[in-house]
Amino acid sequence: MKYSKLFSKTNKTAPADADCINAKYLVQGGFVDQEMAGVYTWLPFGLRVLHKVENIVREEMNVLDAQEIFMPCLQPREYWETTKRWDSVDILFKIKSQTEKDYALGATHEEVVTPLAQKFIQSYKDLPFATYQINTKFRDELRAKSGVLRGREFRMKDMYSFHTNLEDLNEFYARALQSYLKVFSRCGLQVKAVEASGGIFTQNQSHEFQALTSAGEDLIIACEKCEFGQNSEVATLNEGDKCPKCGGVLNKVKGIEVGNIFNLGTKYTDAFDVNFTDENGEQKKVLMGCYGIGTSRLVGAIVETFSDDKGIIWPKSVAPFQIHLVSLGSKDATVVEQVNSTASSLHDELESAGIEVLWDDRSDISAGAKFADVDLIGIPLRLVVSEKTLRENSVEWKERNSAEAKLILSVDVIESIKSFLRS
RNA sequence: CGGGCUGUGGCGCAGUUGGUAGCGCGCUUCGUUCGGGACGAAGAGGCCGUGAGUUCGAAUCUCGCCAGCCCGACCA
Repeated sequence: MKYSKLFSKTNKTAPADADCINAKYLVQGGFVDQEMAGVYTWLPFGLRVLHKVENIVREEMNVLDAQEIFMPCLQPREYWETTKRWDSVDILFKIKSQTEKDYALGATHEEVVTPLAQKFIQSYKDLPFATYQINTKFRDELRAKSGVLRGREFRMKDMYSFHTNLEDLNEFYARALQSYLKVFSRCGLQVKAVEASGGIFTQNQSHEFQALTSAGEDLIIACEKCEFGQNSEVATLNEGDKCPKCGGVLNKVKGIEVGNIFNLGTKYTDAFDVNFTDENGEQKKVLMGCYGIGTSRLVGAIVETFSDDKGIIWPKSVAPFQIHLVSLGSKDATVVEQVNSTASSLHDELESAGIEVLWDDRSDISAGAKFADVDLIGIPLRLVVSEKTLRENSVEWKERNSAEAKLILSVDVIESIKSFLRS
């Protein structure tokens, strides 16, 4: 992609009202645009990152044999009355049609997925199964804040599993927990699965996934050695106590909640009366679990975790592009032509090799301005083609998380890139 | 929803005791530059958040409303 064709732009000055790193750099770098408090447009750069994160999530859910669907955000009041959540869930957006019918905007999808599953569950032979979607959620938060970390409209992957018995639910729950840890580690994050309260979802077992970063809002009592952790909301232990699992010291740390999983039991299948016929011909209640990952929040958590004073430093797995190619100008028109044709053929060669490249081909801007944009946007690898590199038959190579630049012979560039991207 | 701060070109800001709006960045054109946000010249762009009031006259004073942000309560 050529930078000069991009309609969205970076900004030299950070927004004045940014309260945290993700709000600052995502807006300044042209990843998102704020429409109102807690509501953002995802611009080309930002959407590429969001899609990468969501594809990682999608791949890992597919490994669990969960099947992707897409459910409506517009939901009838009756479903929410059935679960007695129409009045009790205060963050629910409620709207009226022209004919005065009441609807909810989906804050979560138990009210849709449970009656949906009912239509397909008759016998124990239809179970177990899991289904998920990646969709927009609406929550009427009293106070939206912290950039994309707490919005009123946000992206979320939500998965629901259906089982004949508790052992089976527990087994899937445990596998989902491991999948979640894999998703977060593929996004480059250090995440702990901590015991938590079920909130509006359930009184049963639940885990939160906390990305450990000083920018976090949640306080976690976490073992410094093993995976053990508890949300301080429900913690029975204190800082300095010994870990009940491994004996290590417990610390109080901050985290951003990027996911959660709940054992729902029969809460929703009771409400909608979802039964199956077992091997003995008896009617039994279906058991459910639900599993969420805030994908737009996850993007924010990644920015909070990986940045410096110049901008974002994306992990390779979620960067908007793999390569940021920069061509520099010269006073000599012939050199400019050579630089541009070299950069252009490198750009085409990379794209045809399936490597995502952003080429800053702008001719009316200084080298310094281009480099500042590279740092702000945070693509892992910068390549420069200029009069200098042309003389050496080389391309300059600089990684975003390193201060050093080196020259690579042009003939070796593609291979070097491929091995860099594999590492 | 309580308490506070702030609304002035795309972004960041200034605007004195009320007299009809300015700076930096960005943008356009021309020329010069060409490896860490270049320089000169000439331009374009604003119902000063919004409504009412006070006044000969309001960006400026008064009141209401709206929006953004912060603290709190609440929450993925």
